[in-house]
Amino acid sequence: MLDTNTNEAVPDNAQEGAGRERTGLREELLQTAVDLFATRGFKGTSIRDIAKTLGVSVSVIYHYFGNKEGLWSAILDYSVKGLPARLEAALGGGGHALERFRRVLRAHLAASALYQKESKIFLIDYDRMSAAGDQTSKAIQKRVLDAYVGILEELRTEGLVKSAQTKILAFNVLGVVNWYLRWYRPDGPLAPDEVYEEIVAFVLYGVIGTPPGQS
Amino acid sequence: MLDTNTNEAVPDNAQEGAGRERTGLREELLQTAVDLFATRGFKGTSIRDIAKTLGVSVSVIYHYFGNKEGLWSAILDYSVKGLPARLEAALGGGGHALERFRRVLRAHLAASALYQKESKIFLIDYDRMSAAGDQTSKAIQKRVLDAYVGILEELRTEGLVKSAQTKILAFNVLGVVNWYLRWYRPDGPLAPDEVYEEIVAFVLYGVIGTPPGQS
DNA sequence: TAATCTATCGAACGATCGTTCTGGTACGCA
DNA sequence: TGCGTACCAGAACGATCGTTCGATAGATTA
Repeated sequence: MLDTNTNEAVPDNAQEGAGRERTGLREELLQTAVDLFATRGFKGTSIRDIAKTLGVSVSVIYHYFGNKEGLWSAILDYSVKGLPARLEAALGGGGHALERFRRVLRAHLAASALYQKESKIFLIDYDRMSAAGDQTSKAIQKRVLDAYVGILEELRTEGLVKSAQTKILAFNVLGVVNWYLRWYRPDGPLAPDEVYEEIVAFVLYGVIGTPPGQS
Repeated sequence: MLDTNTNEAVPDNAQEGAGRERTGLREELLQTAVDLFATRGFKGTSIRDIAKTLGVSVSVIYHYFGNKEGLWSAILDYSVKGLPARLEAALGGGGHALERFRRVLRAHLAASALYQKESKIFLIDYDRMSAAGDQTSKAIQKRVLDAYVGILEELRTEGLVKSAQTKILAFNVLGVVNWYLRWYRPDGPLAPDEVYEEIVAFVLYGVIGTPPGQS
């Protein structure tokens, strides 16, 4: 009676044997988890929700990721974890400071668009995770901030940036970019590049400004 | 043994009888809930957490607010719900468009500072609530956005704003302001007004910009 | 004084949470 | 052919969740 039960329980992938590895189940789990986390939040999404959406057992998640934190960690690994390196890469290379600043900004926007949901979860839940993930997440946030502060300091020594509060400026830039991944819809009326240019222009003028004294 | 138990169980407000209303328990509950929601999130905070922090029973929360959603709704009532009206009030009144824009911005920043934690919870969890609260929250978000789009359109007809994408500009402004309440610490080195002016300058220059053609 | 109301407690209920355990099937390799 | 390992289902466990339910003590009212 056990084997008949096993055969009947297979929902729709009956063409494969029960013990056969499903094509990319791990990736399916990651994608499903990202979708649910992004809409309901990390705490608001249960392991069972994810498993049920894919029609698999909850054990699969523990098999692949150990526990719920491990699942979130795996999501971080392929997405947000690479962001600081991208920005620092864009920060290096040639060109004068303003050009490099523009390059960092564009790289940041591109990464945010590529991993939109993952970044959204990261920004919303990063300070509400338990100790382990929090450590990593805080470090990522800091490297990103430092990248912006660094280039803004450069721009300041060149006289392009007037304000001495480069950290506040960096926060403002982060606000614009991080808000972008909350309102941007890929199926919107504007092409991604048009949106990019609009945001880049806003940030550039905001950062550089013109000397005060004009009311 | 019941009455002795009652007397012993009172932690520090023993001068009042057990059935006497505690001084502002409702406000204490709201404040505690805000603190916990802001650090652990709505889903991450249990009714018991709030009650335990104040050393009271869970029933008092249900007595005052009905249920967990009601508690959140009460928080919204005294804080974020008034934001659209504040902005619209600042939008009215005299002065030319640029001055009114500056006034809206400052009102927005002041409100964000006044209800920092409440706004933070609102912005993080507003699209993860159940139906009732979601309706209200979405309406608030929309009115705030519309206020900014409206004044930006005005600025555009006056030629001060060059870009036709006023909605994206409004999103950018919202990003800066909403991010501000995530990084701002009242005990920081700068006075609130200094921070305000820094942010206002950034947004103003970002919105107005200078005509393109300069690399 | 008697009855009602308000504020609060502590226990309890059913649901759901993350996680573990047991077991069974199929593939790779000897 | 036999065996170890990877993969997966389903039941179960203890903890915790939001919520409900009497009971009680003081305040208010008639």
